Amino acid sequence: MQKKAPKIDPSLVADFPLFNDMKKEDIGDILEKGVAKHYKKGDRFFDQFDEATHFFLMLDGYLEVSKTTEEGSQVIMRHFGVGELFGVAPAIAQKNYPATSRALVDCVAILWENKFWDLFLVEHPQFIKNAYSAIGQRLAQSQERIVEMSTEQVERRVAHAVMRLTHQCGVKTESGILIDFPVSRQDIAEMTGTTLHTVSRLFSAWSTKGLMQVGRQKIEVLEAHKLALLAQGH
Amino acid sequence: MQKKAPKIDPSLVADFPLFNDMKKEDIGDILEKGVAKHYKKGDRFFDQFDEATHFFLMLDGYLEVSKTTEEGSQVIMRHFGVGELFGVAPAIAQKNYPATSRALVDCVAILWENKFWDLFLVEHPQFIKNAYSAIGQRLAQSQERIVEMSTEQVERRVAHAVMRLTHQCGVKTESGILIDFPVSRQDIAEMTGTTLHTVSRLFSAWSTKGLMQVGRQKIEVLEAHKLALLAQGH
DNA sequence: CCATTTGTTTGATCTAACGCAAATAATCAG
DNA sequence: CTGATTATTTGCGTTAGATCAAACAAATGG
Repeated sequence: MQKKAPKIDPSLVADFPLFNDMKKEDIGDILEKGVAKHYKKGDRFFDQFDEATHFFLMLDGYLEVSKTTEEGSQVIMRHFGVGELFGVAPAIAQKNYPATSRALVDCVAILWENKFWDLFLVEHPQFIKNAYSAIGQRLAQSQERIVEMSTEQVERRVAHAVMRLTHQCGVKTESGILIDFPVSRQDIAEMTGTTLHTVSRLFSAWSTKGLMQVGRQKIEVLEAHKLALLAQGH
Repeated sequence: MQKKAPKIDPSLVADFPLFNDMKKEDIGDILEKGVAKHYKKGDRFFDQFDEATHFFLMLDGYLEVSKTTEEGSQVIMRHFGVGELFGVAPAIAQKNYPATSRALVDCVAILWENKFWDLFLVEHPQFIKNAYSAIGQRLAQSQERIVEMSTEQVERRVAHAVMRLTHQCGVKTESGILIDFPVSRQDIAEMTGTTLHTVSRLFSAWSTKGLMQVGRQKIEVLEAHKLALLAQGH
């Protein structure tokens, strides 16, 4: 399921925002303390309620973080891609992971044991600062999403979700922007608090308008500008 | 609008979770760097989009933090009471406040200039740790609320919101738990993504069931246990 | 005290979106 | 290649909750 990867070269990660304003040697020191692992598509990095023992940095691939309610509904909280820190429970004094994280494609990630957070706090404060900056952005995004859920109706929310996916996980093609991993209608529903049926209907409509091109677990946005207008409520 | 308050005695705040595991002298040093101010009911501590220049600690009173959308809808993000740190944009590298904070009753708060965050990081790391722990809980709560908005229908969400209010800002009376500041039906609607009409209908129903006693901007929960059951979906 | 403003209640529609159902299409496993 | 599984589409009836409307009640301010 997981095997060690060769040592990571600092220059491969130096341009991640997480390592902003840091010297190569500091980056190297941090990388040395972690362990790189491969994860196959579908593997879980950690499960909701697991004791939080590590924090992670994605080197290659995409993952989704989701929460499951007592009644069994799943809500996809967000996606992470290359260069992003995740599973940062130790950074905010949470004993357990609040959600499950799952590899959407084959991935490579570095994991550090919790104790290194406190060490880096002393030895590499810039790293910690960069990390908290990212965490702050996530808090802000969470709150934006609460506003969205409170005030916008389904079509706008779905448009927003697709836009976010294109920004975070999109690759340019000749015709538009393609989401780089399989996304089902159900997934989109779980990102927006609606049903797969409603998503399917919206996608059909947008598809006939030429706004996007959809397939089985495939989304390609053709006219991002028009989608943005929808997200803004036009 | 605001005037300086007398110097704060460390022993008054030592039992705030924010000062856990800290020596009196460290607490005193931190308090000295801040300025205590009075705020009248309705005063704003800061406005959405303002440049974030200070962070705050509530010494007495309650405040609400709310966001306004481009279309003019308001969403109440959360409430803060005595002992809670708020306006922590500097802690998470946010240049501007993402929301507006408003005093719900006459308040006393300490404010520190941004620069002291970095100073405390070095001189009082335990304070910073405690603060990030609180911020982490808020991130977790935000995400819980997203799940709630995605999966629960209005009655449960409103029940949750009222429960949260009783926990955060409730005072015991002979008959039950009273929310300690004026809350309108509209306020509850803005906390749950619904309309004041729906909240009014729910409150009427719950009131006749003897679950709560309501008045103009007044909520008193009589049977917290039954409300909790509603919040859990029964 | 009266006039005005602000908050609340409740009834009567209306509709966005859900839930159900059934058909179709793509993928997978043997 | 074939049957089973999983994802998607689309139609149709239902409903939770919004919207509209009007009356009422409490607070406020001159």
